[in-house]
Amino acid sequence: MAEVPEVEIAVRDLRASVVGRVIERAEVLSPSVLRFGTPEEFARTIAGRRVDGVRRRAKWVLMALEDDYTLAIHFMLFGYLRLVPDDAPRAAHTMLVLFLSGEEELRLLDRLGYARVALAPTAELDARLGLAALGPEVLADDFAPEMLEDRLRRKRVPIKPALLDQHVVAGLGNRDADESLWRARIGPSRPAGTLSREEAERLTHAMRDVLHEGIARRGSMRDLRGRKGESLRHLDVFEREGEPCPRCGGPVSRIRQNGRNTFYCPACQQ
DNA sequence: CGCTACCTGGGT
DNA sequence: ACCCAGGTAGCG
Repeated sequence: MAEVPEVEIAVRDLRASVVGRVIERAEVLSPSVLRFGTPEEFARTIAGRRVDGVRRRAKWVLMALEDDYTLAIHFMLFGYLRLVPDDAPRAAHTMLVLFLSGEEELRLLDRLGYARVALAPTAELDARLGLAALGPEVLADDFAPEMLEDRLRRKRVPIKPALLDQHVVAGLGNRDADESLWRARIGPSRPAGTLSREEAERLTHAMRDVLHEGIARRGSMRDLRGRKGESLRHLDVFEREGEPCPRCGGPVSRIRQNGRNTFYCPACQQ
């Protein structure tokens, strides 16, 4: 499943293997993959455009195309991309196929069908996806504890759901939020605005470390070429209910927050 | 702000 | 035969 490390891996791999190539044509197999517009319009607009660059904003993959168009891709829970020879057999849950120069296809797959793409002139796309309203990137070079404190100030919602809101800070998913709070020794139910300066510093470092380590391990999913990442083997609390906390040995707990699982150590996270 | 819908397949 | 899923938009 896709959190920021997995999205970042996809971005880096695309940058290495797709930039400079031309999207010759597209086939929309599942019209619901389009955030807006029709399959015909999508196919017509994208055909013949060269890929100029690839970047990430929150959990969006943003592919800059020729003439100031951008293709945005969101994996949601289960979506992923594969770059394959154009004669490779097609999986049933393939939602979108981009035919690239060089007899390869970039395919977007998702067994749940939640993944989404959007194609528009870059300025228009930013507005339609509300990219400007997203919070600062946790992985940005200049992200700092004061920025985190500023974004959480006066919020009374529990810190965990606050961290998941990409409009507060952009970069954490459910797994990485749990792992970050565990490392920073902060309880997931703490009202967001009550973190001390020192806690904001610990949390900032924890978030950045968790994301960097996830990327270094190439995420938890298979990548563009189908190679497996190894992140799942290095989790301290996520999906480890009842197992000993690696720091204090007490059992890891699970609670529900806004309908989502939270894993944490009640003994050493305050 | 919290809840639900979105939807399929893998786990129990 | 049930759940349940690492995300988000949209609703009340």
